[in-house]
Amino acid sequence: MGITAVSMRGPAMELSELQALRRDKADRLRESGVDPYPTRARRTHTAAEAMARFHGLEAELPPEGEDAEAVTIVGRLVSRRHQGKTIFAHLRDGAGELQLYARRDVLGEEAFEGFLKLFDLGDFVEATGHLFRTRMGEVSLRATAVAMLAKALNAPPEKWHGLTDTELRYRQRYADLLANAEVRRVFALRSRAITALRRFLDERGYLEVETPTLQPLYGGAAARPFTTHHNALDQTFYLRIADELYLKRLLVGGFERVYEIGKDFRNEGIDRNHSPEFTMLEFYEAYADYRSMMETVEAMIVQVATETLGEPRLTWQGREIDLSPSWPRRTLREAIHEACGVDYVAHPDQGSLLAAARAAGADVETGTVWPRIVDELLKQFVRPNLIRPTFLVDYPVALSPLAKRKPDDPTHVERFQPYLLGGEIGNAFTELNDPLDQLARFEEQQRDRAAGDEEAMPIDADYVNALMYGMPPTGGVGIGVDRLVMLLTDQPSIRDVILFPAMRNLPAPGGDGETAAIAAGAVPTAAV
RNA sequence: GACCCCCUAGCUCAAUGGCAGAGCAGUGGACUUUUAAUCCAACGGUUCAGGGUUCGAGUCCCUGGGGGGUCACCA
Repeated sequence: MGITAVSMRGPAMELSELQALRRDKADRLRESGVDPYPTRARRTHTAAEAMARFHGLEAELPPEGEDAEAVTIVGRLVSRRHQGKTIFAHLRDGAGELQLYARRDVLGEEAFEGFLKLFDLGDFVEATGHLFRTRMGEVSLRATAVAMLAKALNAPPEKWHGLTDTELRYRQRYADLLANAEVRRVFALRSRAITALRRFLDERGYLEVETPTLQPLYGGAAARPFTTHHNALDQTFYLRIADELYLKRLLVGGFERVYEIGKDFRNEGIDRNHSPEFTMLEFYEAYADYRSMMETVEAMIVQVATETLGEPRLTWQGREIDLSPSWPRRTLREAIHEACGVDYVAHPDQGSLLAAARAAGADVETGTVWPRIVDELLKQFVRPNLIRPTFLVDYPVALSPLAKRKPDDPTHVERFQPYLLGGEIGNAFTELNDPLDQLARFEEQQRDRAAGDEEAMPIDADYVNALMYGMPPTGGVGIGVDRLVMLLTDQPSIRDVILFPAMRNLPAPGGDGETAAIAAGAVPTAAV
């Protein structure tokens, strides 16, 4: 679509008809000595504060009286209704809206005409006046002065339907946010949820730390990484796929409770539940194990839901669930057996398990390795039915190279995953702290890797070395923050809880993709 | 990566293969308590791009682009 690179110093940029009209209005303001982009505003009250002030004052006022003292509010002009010698309009600031009532005889002819002719929907405006209540009952500001704070050249999206085009909403999130209050609510709630996660861990004595995003070796999960290159070091780096191995090094160092909230990156497909960069919370606690960590996770989810939604329950896509403890604990083996009749322990080899899985109706490809078949059984038969919060516990060792074996069953590890509404929101285990067992597990991964499993973990010798200094018995948890936020905000896609989801570059006419990315602020359908 | 669906005015949407339209926004006008204000008038188009079929294509076919969905992949 009609996009060209934008340059402030280059040839005049082409504005659309509507944009040019608004630019002309800005020029007319300048000609009359008014800066359409002044440096400062003089706000005395937010919309909400003004509203509260009037409510506190109203009892003292005569009927239809107005506040004797002037207030100044600021905000975006979001509606305007002109009626002869009066104008009604709304200013919206960060937290609320307030109606303006402008009268030609109060504002003065010049200011009134200016407000009508030179101000547009979307402009940032400052208004001074006295608060009163209209006949229709709305607290409003009888304006004695209005001033331009920032002229908008783009018209805001349609007032009734907002911005609904999915692509435009993601590419121009700023327009989505300014047009759709629900979207602002989602991201405000996301922020509060993350604050609640931090508070929960801080209250329990966890130390928030930061570990490398650029890593010389990736690990801690089974995933393909993004690869990059550091020029000065002339060395390959990977964007981290997990925080895990660095956080556990900190337990070796003597910290007993650490956590990190940050971005992980995985070079894989994009869908409703997967984004190439996503926010992960990982926390580790010395002298804890996966059982105590289950209790911690329950308490954490309840606290976050209560702080963000007001109660330990949520509704997602029409289904309501109660988050109150205690959530059922079911072994993976039982859950699979109950769901499809296959006991994977009775089928310890690939061929036998494959046959059993297919007999149960599973769709599994012929070459699938044993642990992956178990995973398929989980996905196809168990997961869709885990609506109420549930912990699946005790996974086969082959699925979990960083988790500690069960003392009474070395074929399984002490691991759990919390499931909610048919999706997994985390992963946790009693951490493997035996350096030689860890090395053996890495070597096993290496064999898988050699056999063509691109997602098998590489051997991290430095991590094994760290474990050789001794790591206390430890419980560790990873929570997919975006997925948790999806549930809390009732959003169907991970893109709806990520402000700027990854998108393919728009094609650049006569240029390359980079140019299009730089000019992507342009309205796709307008030549800018 | 495969399949399905979508792409029309700044935005939200119409248009049996037969003159590209409406609402909102914007422009001009009427209107001194409106709130999806109302009324009058004029304006606004590379129908994603390119090719093809046809007397005639927004519509049918092909190729490409972007997006969404399903699947595949996916601690």
